[in-house]
Amino acid sequence: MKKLVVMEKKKVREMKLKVARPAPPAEPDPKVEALVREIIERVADKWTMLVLEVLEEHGVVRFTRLGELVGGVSQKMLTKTVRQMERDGLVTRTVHPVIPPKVEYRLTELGHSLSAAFCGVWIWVEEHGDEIARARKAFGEGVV
Amino acid sequence: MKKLVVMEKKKVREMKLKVARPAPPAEPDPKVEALVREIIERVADKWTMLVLEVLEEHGVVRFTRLGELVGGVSQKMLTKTVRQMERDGLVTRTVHPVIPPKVEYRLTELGHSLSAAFCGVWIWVEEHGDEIARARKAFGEGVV
DNA sequence: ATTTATACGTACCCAAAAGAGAGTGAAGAA
DNA sequence: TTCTTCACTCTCTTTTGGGTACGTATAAAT
Repeated sequence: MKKLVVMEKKKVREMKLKVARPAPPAEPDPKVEALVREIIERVADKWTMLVLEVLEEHGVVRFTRLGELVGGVSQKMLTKTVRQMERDGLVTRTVHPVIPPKVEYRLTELGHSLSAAFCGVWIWVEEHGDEIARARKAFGEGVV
Repeated sequence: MKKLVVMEKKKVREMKLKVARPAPPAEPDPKVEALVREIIERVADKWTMLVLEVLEEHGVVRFTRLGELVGGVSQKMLTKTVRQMERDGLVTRTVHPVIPPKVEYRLTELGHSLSAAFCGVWIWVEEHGDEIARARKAFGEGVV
């Protein structure tokens, strides 16, 4: 237990860092802040954004077709994403009890409104995408 | 090589799936589509969004302070995020060669414009956050 | 003179998440 | 009878993320 004595000061420094970290006095209401944070972490996800976009554009879509339209998504992640979105009230999931199974997804009102909120981001990407491409070239694109 | 004959039909089915998957005939231009996709994957990241927001709100911020304001981010992820953003031309990184090191981050014009594009999302979250909370309760909140 | 605190990282290790691919089940077609 | 379809689910491997430690080099404190 002598080691503990030796590292006492280092420990103290680390502990101060840890204590200081979780106190961001940015917004007045910490409850709202936490909720906003949680939802941002949920919706700021590439699969969620892409699914939202596909459903906005195509209306009612079945599982496999949804995967094709999104492109490059594994079934596992697609399932997880739409389940989360269903839970959050962004999509409805309609199961038709037929034998090749048939499950249809569509946006709720809430989902449509979120899609509209993301509209600005899509426009920004289309307008400024080439600027990012140029910035990367200028930066020296060796590192990925 | 006899095995190949045995699994012929399964293989064919898999190959059809694989071929069908990467052909989403959504937008007319596949080059634009690919670029948009790549940038969406880059900016639809929670740390990027949060860093963007903090810099928009606070202007010039140093590394450690940025971590505090973002909250809950590891140094590794913060470094990675700001490096990516620098590479994409969203932030500038100014290193002052003093001895307790001093590195300042600030948004570029491009960064400000992206922040503005995300504004709609932030507003949406503030307006509809409680609806998501209610949807989760209604769904049966056992599963996380 | 020695020790310490500081600011911004990098390096390493382990846990968690994501991706790949095969398996499942039940009706209907070939 | 065998095969096909759809929407998953399960398992295995790879990638990513978080935590901790370490490295500077000077100014300040002791």
